[in-house]
Amino acid sequence: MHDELARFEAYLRTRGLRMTRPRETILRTFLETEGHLSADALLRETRKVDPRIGQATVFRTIHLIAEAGLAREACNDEGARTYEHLAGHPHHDHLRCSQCGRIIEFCDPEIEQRQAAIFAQFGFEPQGHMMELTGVCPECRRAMVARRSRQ
Amino acid sequence: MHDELARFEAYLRTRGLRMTRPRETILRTFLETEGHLSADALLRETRKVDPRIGQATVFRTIHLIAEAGLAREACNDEGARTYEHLAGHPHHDHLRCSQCGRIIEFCDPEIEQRQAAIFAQFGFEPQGHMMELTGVCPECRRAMVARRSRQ
DNA sequence: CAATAATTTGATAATGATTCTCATTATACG
DNA sequence: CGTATAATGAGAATCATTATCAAATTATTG
Repeated sequence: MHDELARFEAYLRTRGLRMTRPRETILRTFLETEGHLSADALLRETRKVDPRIGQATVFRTIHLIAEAGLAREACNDEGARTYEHLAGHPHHDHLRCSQCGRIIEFCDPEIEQRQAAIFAQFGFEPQGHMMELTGVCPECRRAMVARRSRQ
Repeated sequence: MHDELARFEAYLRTRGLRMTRPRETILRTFLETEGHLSADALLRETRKVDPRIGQATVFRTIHLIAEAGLAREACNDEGARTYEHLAGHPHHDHLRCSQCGRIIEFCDPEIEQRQAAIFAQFGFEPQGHMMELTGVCPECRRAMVARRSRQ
């Protein structure tokens, strides 16, 4: 936690920016969440701590947090951006159910290894990656079968 | 091409919908594009063929095309959805340069195999997947080094 | 082919997420 | 302190996307 705050402050400094109270509040709040969070959800959470914080500031700050490498950006079904902090889990991929939307996180060393090989093959300097497998989870498969047989 | 048109029409029929002239124009135009296309870009292309086609129709239609399994949906940096048709290339993954934005497509059989294993491990019925590696391409790396040494 | 029912269309308005503007406030630093 | 600079919050503006609705198109049926 302190580690992340320090890293964020360091990043801000490299860009001539300042660590302020709202930024700290937003980052602390963000770090306490789990999973994938829209900017709007983060705004609501942050306002529980300090209701004066503005929407624009949350958007600006979560963007900075992502730039600093403390969060990963993604996109939910509704086309809104979501953020997930990387504290604690250095890396993982996603397995998403297209029916109920739940997300299982996993990490596969073999895949990681192949990815590194691909970066090398094309002469890229690696920065990150995201992988999302989409399918139907066991519960929803059962539900679908049940519904079909009822008809 | 005809194959895709037929598949789309078949899909529409299963949903009680109709293959119309605008839908056909949009799908044909879409199939002629390459790479990742926003709905807005598709609108512009389509209007070169038939300027009367409305924006709403393009949004509605590209959505249907994706549902029919003929296109894959993604998200660009600006948060807009993009579409890529699957005719010809049944599947591939992306290697994107964070500096210049260009995208290299690749396919790694070993990764595909591991993905199948992961679906099985969690009891998911596979539907699809997307993987995007982000890094800096060789050209941009050179450009960055050059810039740094000039300073 | 005419009549009817259903779906689709395009224009426009509405929405929702994100970004911009700007006057005010907070922060850093000599 | 005092000055310069950056950050803030409120609200306006923008952008992609969706909803609304009357008019047009398409399918179906007699």
